[in-house]
Amino acid sequence: MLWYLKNFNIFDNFSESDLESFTKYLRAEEFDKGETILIPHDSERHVYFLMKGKVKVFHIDEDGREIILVILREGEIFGLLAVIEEYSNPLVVALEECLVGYMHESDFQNLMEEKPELCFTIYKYIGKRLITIENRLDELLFQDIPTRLARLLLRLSREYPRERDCGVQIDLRLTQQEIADLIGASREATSAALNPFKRNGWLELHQRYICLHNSEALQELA
DNA sequence: ACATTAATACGGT
DNA sequence: ACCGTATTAATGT
Repeated sequence: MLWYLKNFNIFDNFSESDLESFTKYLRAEEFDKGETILIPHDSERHVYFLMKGKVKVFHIDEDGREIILVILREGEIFGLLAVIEEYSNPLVVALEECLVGYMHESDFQNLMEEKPELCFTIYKYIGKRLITIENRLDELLFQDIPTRLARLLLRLSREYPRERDCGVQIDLRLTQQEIADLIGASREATSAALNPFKRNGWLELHQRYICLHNSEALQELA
């Protein structure tokens, strides 16, 4: 447990004993791909620590479409905004096998009171998340679908790179539906935008992992 | 919406 | 564990 916590940037300037006290309140649970980790209005409020794996955080609109806010990986935190009553929490679903640590919101609050640096760290962390979502907002509103797709792929290849001899592979096994949910497009439009990229040899799919062969061309489009 | 293809689950060995 | 096949999921148009 302690070993996992050391991977959290948030705890960079925390001592071993600080983390030790942290683990006292922390429980862990494993989730399979596709399992729901957090549903909105969960009566038991917790703060979640993603120790292993990747999750998608999303809302479902009135027509049942998913809108993915962000994909998180090991070392990231979620469920923090559950403290705000008015906020309708998003859903969190595992994209692959995950190990998730969690603690009661009240315990987390106590820890923040004991360690004011933690408050500041969390404040910065939430601010960063807000900025990334704000940045994506104007993109979604003003760009066409191929541009949005190109930008998404470039961003994901930067955030989740896996180097291969043929190019940079995005280390996420997303379906076209999930890609569509990330760029606010229909699945069909996403497929139609993706295929020209493939035909031009800008990217390739190996076992559903997207591998960028020509980032420059995508860059130009974006 | 439908036809095609890819991925997974299942059962037998 | 491996293979072939049935079933389901993802994709292309």
